[in-house]
Amino acid sequence: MAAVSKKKQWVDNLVKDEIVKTVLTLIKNEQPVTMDEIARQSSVAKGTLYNYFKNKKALMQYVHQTVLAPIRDANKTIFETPGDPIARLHAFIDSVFCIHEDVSLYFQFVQKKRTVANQIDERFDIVMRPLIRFCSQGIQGGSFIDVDPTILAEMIYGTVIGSLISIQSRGDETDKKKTDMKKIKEDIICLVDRIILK
Amino acid sequence: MAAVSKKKQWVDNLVKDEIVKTVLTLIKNEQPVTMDEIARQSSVAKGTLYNYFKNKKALMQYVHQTVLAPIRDANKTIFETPGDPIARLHAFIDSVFCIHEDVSLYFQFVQKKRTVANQIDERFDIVMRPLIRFCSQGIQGGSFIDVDPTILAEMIYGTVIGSLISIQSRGDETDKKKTDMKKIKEDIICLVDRIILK
Amino acid sequence: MAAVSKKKQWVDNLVKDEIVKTVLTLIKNEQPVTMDEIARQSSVAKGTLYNYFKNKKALMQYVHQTVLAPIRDANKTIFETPGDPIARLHAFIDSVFCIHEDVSLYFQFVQKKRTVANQIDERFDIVMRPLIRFCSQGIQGGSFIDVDPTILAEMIYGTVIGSLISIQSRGDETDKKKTDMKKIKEDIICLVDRIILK
Amino acid sequence: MAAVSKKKQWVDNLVKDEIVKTVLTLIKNEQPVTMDEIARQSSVAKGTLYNYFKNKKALMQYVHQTVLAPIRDANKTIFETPGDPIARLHAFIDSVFCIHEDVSLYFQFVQKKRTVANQIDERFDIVMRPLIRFCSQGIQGGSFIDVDPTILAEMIYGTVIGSLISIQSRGDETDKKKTDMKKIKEDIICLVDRIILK
DNA sequence: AATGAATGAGAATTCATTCAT
DNA sequence: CATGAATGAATTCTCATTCAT
Repeated sequence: MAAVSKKKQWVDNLVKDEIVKTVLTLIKNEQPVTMDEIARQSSVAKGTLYNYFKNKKALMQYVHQTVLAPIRDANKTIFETPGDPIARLHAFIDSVFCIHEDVSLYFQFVQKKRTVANQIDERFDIVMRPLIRFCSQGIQGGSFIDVDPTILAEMIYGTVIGSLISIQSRGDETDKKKTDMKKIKEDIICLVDRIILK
Repeated sequence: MAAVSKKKQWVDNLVKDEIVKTVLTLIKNEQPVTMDEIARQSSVAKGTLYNYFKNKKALMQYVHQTVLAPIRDANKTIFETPGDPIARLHAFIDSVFCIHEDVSLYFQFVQKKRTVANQIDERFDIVMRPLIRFCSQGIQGGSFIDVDPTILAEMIYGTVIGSLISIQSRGDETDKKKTDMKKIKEDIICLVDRIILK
Repeated sequence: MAAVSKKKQWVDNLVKDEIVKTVLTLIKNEQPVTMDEIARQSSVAKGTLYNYFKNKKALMQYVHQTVLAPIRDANKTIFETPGDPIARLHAFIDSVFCIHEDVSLYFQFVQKKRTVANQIDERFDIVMRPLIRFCSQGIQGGSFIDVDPTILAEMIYGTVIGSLISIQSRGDETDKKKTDMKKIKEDIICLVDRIILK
Repeated sequence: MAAVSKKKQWVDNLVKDEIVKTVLTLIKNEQPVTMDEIARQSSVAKGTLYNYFKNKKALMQYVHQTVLAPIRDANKTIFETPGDPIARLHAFIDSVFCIHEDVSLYFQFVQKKRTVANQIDERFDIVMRPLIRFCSQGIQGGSFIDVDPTILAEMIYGTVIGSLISIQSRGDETDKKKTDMKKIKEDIICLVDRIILK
């Protein structure tokens, strides 16, 4: 019984993943995201989609959550475990660079059908809220410069994530990008350290 | 003839303004932005909309341009006229604070129906491109710290505009906001100066 | 202005009548009553139906009301105006025979998509409720035999309307029907008088 | 082999009965009667339904027949065995009162999903056809008044069954109902006798 | 020019039926 | 035999666009 359920679960996720992939592809290619097209490109029947998701809204929410999960998890770990503020800040920058393809994908996703209103809410929940709290702690602990923690957080966000997205979409040749990335990361860390440390 | 044309132009703009207002209201109220509804709330016939705009896309673009114009203009003046980099940077921050209601409106607008993809493109055209060029000049002129100008620009954008939007939506009482704003602006300027100046 | 509104109203009703006719035809021919088919046979576009009716349910309700109106009106007049009970009872039988084509059409309509539950409710509202009240008055006035008024009313309903529908669907040749009808009506009146009068 | 077949038959009927029960429950609760739901509430797999019934239509017909069988049988016995017409008429009334819960169930069933067209056909097959034939015999035998036998039958049907259903749904308190029923039955018999006997 | 009724392509959703396991 | 995931035809509804008045 448990084995059957396990297997079913496994296939279930396989199909759902395929659907997520299809939706992201459609979004990337600027094709309209219709149930017909999702079904066609996922090689399932339209009706099958409704065996996996109650309706289109539920499907799209699943896609959204799936894309966001890794980002949310990474930040949670970094910001909600104790330790040296500076080390954790650097860990945050590291993590952003590690998942920068996900971040890109995420933005390419959110860039389309979802509205900016939602994006701002999510940006807040996923990144800003923990980042602001983290800054507050750093300021109280005396490690960070004493300004409004929201401003500090926004500055970090802009410097790290903003830069990354900007550079992602500069569309350099892939070879060059890799070597650039190292330099860019160093620049960013240098800049952040310079601002934040007393 | 010229007079007639003038008058026509004048009425034309009056109607178009009414349409823009209607669209923004619809967006703000989270109502669906259909041609039917635009016509109804603008007290024009649906067919009339097509005398003013080729199709819905053209109408929406007009709305968009109308909202963005003041922001674009402000930035153009600041970044494309010569002068002391530091003074101009402060002017930019001033300008953002001056039009922060427009920025808010703009974001309330873009936050809804328009997609982030567009927002990023526009952010780039309207703010980032001139800001990056401005940073490059500052670096070359020796006034600014020598890092990737894109990163520098992102940092400024995040610190100034990101903070402003964040704080806007913190929803403090209006009275308190005004006095806060002064303090916040000072924090921001202090921070930006500290980072950017050699 | 009033004239325009009048004309619009007139065309409006013309179209709606056409739609009602189409629906009844579809029902009679045992064809599925889909919006596509209603539109096709009414020679309007599918979308046009939605200019006249909010959705399919509203359309079907309109059809229903249209068919029922004459029956409801006839009964109202007869049962809600004072006068000799026996004369009014005969008037009711007359009216049923007069509109028996409508009654037939109504039943041919209701026989299909609508459920019997609804039919019973409507039968009650339109015919039974006034008929029961009428019987109560007749009993109290001493004109009618003293039994449960509901039973009396059911008996009348069965004898008059039941018979009519039964005979309608016996499917005799039309010529013969007419002469029959006279005889049948006489039989019915005779029977009802015999039972009901003290 | 015969034993196996017997057992199979037995299980078969058990399952079918469960399905009938489920369908009636769905109908009573005004839930949509889909194969999915029938399967779920009967604790059988959807595919299994198709081992018992060729398709949905066959399934629904089986349900229908199952519900109708007792009513049909009762009438058959009464109307198709010889004997005194008046005694048999009273036996019919008795039988209707005995199975009035079944009649109710039947109507609660037919009242919902099934269409009136079907109801009328069945009413005809199960009750009216034998009743009309019975009336003809009564008239020819000189026991009953000489009018159109169809009218006579409709009158009896209306008086007996119509009244019963009407009263069923009057929704009195259960205690009172029982005593009422006796009085009502007497009223009905009195009325029917009065009409029908010469 | 202004009007708004008509249009119909396109989207979401339902559900009876099939079939591989 | 039992299972239930997959199927896709059929259906309802939306909305940008056209065009006769």
